[in-house]
Amino acid sequence: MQGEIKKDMSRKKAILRAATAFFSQKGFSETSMSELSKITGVAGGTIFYHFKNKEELFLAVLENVKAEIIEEFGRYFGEKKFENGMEMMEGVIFFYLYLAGTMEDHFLLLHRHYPYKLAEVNPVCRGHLEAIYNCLADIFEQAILTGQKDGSVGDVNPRKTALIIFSMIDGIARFKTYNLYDAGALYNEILAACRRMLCRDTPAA
Amino acid sequence: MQGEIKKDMSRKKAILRAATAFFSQKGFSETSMSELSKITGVAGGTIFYHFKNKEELFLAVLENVKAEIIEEFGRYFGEKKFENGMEMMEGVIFFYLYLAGTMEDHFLLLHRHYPYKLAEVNPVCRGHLEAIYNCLADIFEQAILTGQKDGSVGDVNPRKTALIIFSMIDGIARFKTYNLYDAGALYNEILAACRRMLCRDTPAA
DNA sequence: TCATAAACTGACTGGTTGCTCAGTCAGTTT
DNA sequence: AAACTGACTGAGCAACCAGTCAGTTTATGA
Repeated sequence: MQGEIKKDMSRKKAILRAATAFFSQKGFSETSMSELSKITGVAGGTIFYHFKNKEELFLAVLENVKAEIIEEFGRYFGEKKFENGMEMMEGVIFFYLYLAGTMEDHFLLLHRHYPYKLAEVNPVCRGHLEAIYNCLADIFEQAILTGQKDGSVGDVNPRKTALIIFSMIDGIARFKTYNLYDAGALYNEILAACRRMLCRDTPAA
Repeated sequence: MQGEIKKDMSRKKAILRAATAFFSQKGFSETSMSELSKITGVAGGTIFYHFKNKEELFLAVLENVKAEIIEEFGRYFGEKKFENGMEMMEGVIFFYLYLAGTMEDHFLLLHRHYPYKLAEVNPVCRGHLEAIYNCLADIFEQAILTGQKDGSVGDVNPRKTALIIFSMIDGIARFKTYNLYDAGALYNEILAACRRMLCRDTPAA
């Protein structure tokens, strides 16, 4: 039984993994199920045996993306400890840009249009997206709240400022994947800008 | 003759206008040429008489988007005068978010994936995108440079900081179109964050 | 050993796609 | 009036699409 599950899982997971890459890199409608079956070495009907249609396959991919992103952030902030809120914010920014590089497909999918369009009519899809964005926004907010307690962050609206910084970092990550300009070259400037934005008061000159 | 040209132009422009809306709202591959011909009340072949294929039609749309965005910014900054660089930056941010609302289709198109994917293999497409982004980044940079001359903006790297603020504003505009959260509710906080980011020094407490 | 179920197959279907092309026709030039 | 032009038409085409299903293989539990 364990063996069977494993074999089942390996097929199903192979399809899921290939679908993640395809949906991310080519988009939903440009991804063809027959191409997907060809690349996974599986008959056309097998995909429809595991996932009842293309949209359900997409939702399964999105659910997996959600789980892995949230898990990665959970692991990082479970291990890592920070001196104060401002340092935590720097850690969040670093890790976000780092993940956008290592889990490129996951973030590419979130930078596409299809998930948000589907979310308008599909509550499951909307749920996944909200879970991801709430998790991320919460982390940014947590850094600000921590900083306000320990004095490293000034008096700003925590939630709104978190959303603004999140937009900024996500925008940078998005531009990077489009090769418009490089996030790496801006990294130090980003941290400096954030520090100025959040610091209690700016050092003179 | 004038009449005939006018008739030609109205058809071609009708196709272009409909294509802009479709490519923006539905994406490239979800937009069908036959649907486009139906909505413009034109025979299927007519579109291919004016534009040799779907990709060329898209490029014509993008060129038009480029021209209109650059024109709008040119008009605004041709008329409006600012007290200093910081005020100009606030004007840029206001106008960007305002345009993203009134010219929704144009910005929606730029928030899609297809243009950037096409740009990788099509120099004409790449040229249009670079023209748009250079124009926008230049305006943000100009505000910073002006502010540094008149003393309203502190000592930051002008180009890099311009790109960071641009990413931030564009990210906000993008999230707004996805209905993830509202840019309007963040507007005051955005301006405050920018002021803190750029100010020579922060007033105490 | 065998019955049952689960996993898998690939030919098939009805529908859509971007695009072509032979031909129509109003208007202009010769 | 003959010759020509260029905008426009719509039937038609090959390629491809998501999804189905009758049938085969494989694994499991008794």
